[in-house]
Amino acid sequence: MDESPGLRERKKAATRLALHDAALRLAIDQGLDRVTIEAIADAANVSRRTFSNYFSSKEEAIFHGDTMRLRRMLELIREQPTDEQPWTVLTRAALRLTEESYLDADTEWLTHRRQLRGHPGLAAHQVAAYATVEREVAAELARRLDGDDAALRSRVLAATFLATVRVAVQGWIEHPEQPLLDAVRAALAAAAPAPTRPADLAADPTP
Amino acid sequence: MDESPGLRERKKAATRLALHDAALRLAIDQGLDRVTIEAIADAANVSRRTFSNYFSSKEEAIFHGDTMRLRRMLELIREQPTDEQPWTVLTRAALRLTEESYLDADTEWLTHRRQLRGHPGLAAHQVAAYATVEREVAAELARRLDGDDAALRSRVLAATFLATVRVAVQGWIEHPEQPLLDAVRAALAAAAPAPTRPADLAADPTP
DNA sequence: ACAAATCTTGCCCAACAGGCAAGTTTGCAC
DNA sequence: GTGCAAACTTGCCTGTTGGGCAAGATTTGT
Repeated sequence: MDESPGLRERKKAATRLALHDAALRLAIDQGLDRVTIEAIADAANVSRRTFSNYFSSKEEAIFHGDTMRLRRMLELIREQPTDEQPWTVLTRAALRLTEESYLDADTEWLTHRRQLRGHPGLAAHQVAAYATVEREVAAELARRLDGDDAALRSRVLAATFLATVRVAVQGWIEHPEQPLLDAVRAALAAAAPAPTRPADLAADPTP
Repeated sequence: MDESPGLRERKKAATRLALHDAALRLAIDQGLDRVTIEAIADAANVSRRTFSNYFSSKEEAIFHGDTMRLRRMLELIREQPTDEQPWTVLTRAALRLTEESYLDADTEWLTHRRQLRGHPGLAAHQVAAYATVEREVAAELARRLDGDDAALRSRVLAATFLATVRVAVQGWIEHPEQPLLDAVRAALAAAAPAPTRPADLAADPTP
């Protein structure tokens, strides 16, 4: 396993998390654009300049939680056996992540997220967070595929998979009556690609 | 058809395009972050303040072309017959768009795009452009689906479709030896969802 | 032709990104 | 433990940016 990360790294993670929490909390009860970076830094007991050393914008700080979860999902994908169907691998990783990271999501967190949603331009930064890991997921998938179109297929799989997870989570945030686990399962089932069948109906672009 | 848009609208479209072109050109041969909004506005013969009336950032100006093409694709989707399989509809719209909007892409434009790629944070704004139309595509699909999970499925379809098109275009920009039309066709075929089959292998999360 | 709606521009200011250098903290070898 | 190197924090500073506001120009509908 990896060694204990050392004091320095732990402190960095702590301030990063403190900034994230402060940003989230302040944005929730004042509205994102009425919160200055300085206020966030103050709430986390660091200087404004230090905030910039960690995040390049308020939005990045806000979505740091998502970023961490997505990194975790990448780990979970890497842990999966390499002799499985790619979509099965991805589905299991997503469900695992949901179990270990989202089930403890309290109602409070949900209402928070629902208040954040709606702010224009925030969704853009969320998809950006997903796009960041997309390359890495694709790289991991490429290691598991072969065939001449492996490069394309791995990138398509990574992109569609992450897009689907995003849709499932976003949908659940707005309609939390159904458990997230079921939402993720249903979404991934709906998006499961058909087993590779070279020329099918999509190959006819006429009318 | 719709009336001629009127002088005012035509002028607005013209300046918007001028700003877009200027932004693209300047960003290409100076590097995006060495170009100020003021320089772009100057090159388009408007004031810096007017730039802000049209775009809220350099990046938005840069991707205005993509935005226009995506809007056009939405139109193409709406024009498709309503009694077709959703993925067929989307595939045809994407191929049509490719034919009418990308085939005239000269080598110059390609090298330009390839130089822009690589700049960190630009990819984020590109996915944001795609995310903007995602809701509208989902809405159009929802009109064509029924069943209790139509809402979820339309959002999943829209998200995976746009993600796939994005991957195809990005891949083509870096490896233009294969025609874009083929890249799009191949990517969409690889991502085509399996015909709805409620409980399949994905329903078993145990390792 | 005239009034209403809309666009452009200049002016302004608070917020922001990020380079730089001095001071502080942590890691590591001895 | 002592000491040195690497890494981190902070304050300071400058150029850039977003967007409110109001005066003047342009387009539109009648």
